[in-house]
Amino acid sequence: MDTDERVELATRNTAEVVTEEELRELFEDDDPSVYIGYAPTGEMHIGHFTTIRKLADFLHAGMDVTVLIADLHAHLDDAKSPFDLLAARSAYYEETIRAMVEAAGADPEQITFVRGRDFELDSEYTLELLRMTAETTIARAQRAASEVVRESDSPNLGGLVYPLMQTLDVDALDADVAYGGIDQRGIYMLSREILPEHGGEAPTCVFAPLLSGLTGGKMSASEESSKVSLTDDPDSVAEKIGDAYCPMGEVEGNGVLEYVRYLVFPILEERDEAFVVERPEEYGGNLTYDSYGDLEDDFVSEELHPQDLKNAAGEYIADIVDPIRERLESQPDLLAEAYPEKYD
RNA sequence: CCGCCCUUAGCUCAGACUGGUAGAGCAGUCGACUGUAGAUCGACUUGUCCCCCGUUCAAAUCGGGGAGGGCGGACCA
Repeated sequence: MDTDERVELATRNTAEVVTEEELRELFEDDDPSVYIGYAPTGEMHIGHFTTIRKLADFLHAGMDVTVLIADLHAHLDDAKSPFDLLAARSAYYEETIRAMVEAAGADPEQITFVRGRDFELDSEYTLELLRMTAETTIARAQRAASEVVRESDSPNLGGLVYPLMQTLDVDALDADVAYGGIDQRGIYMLSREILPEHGGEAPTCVFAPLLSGLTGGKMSASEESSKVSLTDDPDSVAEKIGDAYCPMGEVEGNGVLEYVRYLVFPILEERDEAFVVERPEEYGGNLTYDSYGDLEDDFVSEELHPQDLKNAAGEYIADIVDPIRERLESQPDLLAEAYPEKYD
């Protein structure tokens, strides 16, 4: 695979790359390393899935992929995860991520999994962190983390240390590329700015788009109807997609279309399958799409009606999510121990 | 260590001074209209009023105690 192809693979379906020139150089030099961190807080959902799906692209592009289970971050961010549950939630996240990687058609064994506390408590790391706290203003740290850390009238210190630790993680994990949702942009721009002053190198950044909520607006992790959960059975998936905000011909803020674009098509492509819309004869009969672009064109021209799109999308999404749900159901302790208040 | 403020529906809060077993907005649910959803109409639902004790015929409301959260002061050899 030549550099152009590798760069194309690594950058497709992203919200932003900082910078593509840097990425190209990395590919020309060697096999770059990339990492993404997940703080094990609430239950994982389809939004996580799209970022994880992309790990398959990185692997195919020959990159070294590391997934950080950022356990300490999960507590630092307004104690989103109680300290006592960090281990259980980390175990649940790792297993679920492995299942998603597999569902995306890649091999989880090719990915290195790391826990935050495995290295974030090392004395060198801690020492550098303390230096950073002395050299970073509260306002700067707050601004960097504002899209990630929970907002509050009386913020805790943890939320300020959070972006600094994430910056040090890049270096500790020896990552050339920092990958994450576009909400992480503020933090990694801080990293690019200060990491060189603290013994590291400015990371190249790849950002995934954040999916719109199914009810319109931003996806809310706490609002069930705004997202598909990994524990949703096919009926629930169909119902949520059916109830989704999906104006005819409109692409902007259309969660259904985004799911199809960022999750369904890449996976179908991996399986070498086409996207088939079953449509009643009275509306023109079935439609087949080999690429998302063709589907979007038909949707914009209103050749493809939202109801027909929803029917098809619901089935494909349910089909993709199903093996993950089954895997979680086969290990009930995972969820029960991670979220005891919900699954007693 | 001291003082002050806050805690009421899923969320933001009103009600407390002048006791009579609770309200608004948003959210949610259900219909109508659309070949989806949304928007728009129409209808509807929602509560250990933080906990305990006391006063009272009657306590979200008054008194005492406690818990959690916030703010400030004091101490600074």
